Amino acid sequence: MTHKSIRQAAEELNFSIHALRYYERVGLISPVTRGTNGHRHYSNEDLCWLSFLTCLRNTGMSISTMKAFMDLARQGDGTLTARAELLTTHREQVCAHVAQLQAQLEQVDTKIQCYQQQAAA
Amino acid sequence: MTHKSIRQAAEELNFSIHALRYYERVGLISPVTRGTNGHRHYSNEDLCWLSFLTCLRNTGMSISTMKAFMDLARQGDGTLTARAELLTTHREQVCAHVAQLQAQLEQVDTKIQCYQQQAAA
DNA sequence: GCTTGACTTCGAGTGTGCTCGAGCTTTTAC
DNA sequence: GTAAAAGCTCGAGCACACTCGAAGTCAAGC
Repeated sequence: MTHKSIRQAAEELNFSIHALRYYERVGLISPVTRGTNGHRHYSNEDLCWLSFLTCLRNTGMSISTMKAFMDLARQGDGTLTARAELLTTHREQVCAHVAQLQAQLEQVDTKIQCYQQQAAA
Repeated sequence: MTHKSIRQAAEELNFSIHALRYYERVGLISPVTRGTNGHRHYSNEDLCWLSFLTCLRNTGMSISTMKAFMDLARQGDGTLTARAELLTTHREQVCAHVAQLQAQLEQVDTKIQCYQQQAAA
């Protein structure tokens, strides 16, 4: 099988079918090819791209930034540096976020210990 | 000064004034004391609590879970263990989230390098 | 030829977490 | 005594990222 139905793609990516169509509608993925009946056919390339988008999404990138990234990608190889920069900026934001999470995790830990000690007393 | 106006509290906590009133409205903080004119007075205790809530919110706890936590706290010392458990559960979720972020960061890094190499070629 | 099932489009609806504005009161400063 | 500043309540509105449902098409199986 060289391509997949929307259902298969959704299962593989852990997306809803609605979300897949939504991503296409808002331009996060270029229109996928269609069968003669108008049904979408997802190629491996489509799945790869969506999988990377998922990664960006999970790390907190907004739809509009992903859209900007997609628009760069669509413009071809001239935007490779720009794309690297966009991802680097994102990378730094994610790093900062992780650092913040770890700092706050310590506060939570402190509170947990506090409660445990009080409960034991 | 033994208490603070809503404006001062908002500045100190990096909250909006609206958000402070919202938190009280939905029961994330017990009704703060009021001056004779009906204005809110935030005590240090209030600020401490809000500051910890901020920590929970920043680590991704939902308002409704924070509400549950608040409800336990309001019931007194009998709920110390329950509170510790709630926080422990949250802690694990945050840890899992951090791990996921770090894994996905690697994918982003790979992509960045990919782009940089292609741009250099 | 009719049902079933997977797909299509389109526009409206949802949940979360605030955010805002209208209309009012009170205190302070001139 | 009046104007400005700060606060109040209440309900509506907003941004985000989907999510859903109605109404229709198309191909396959009986």
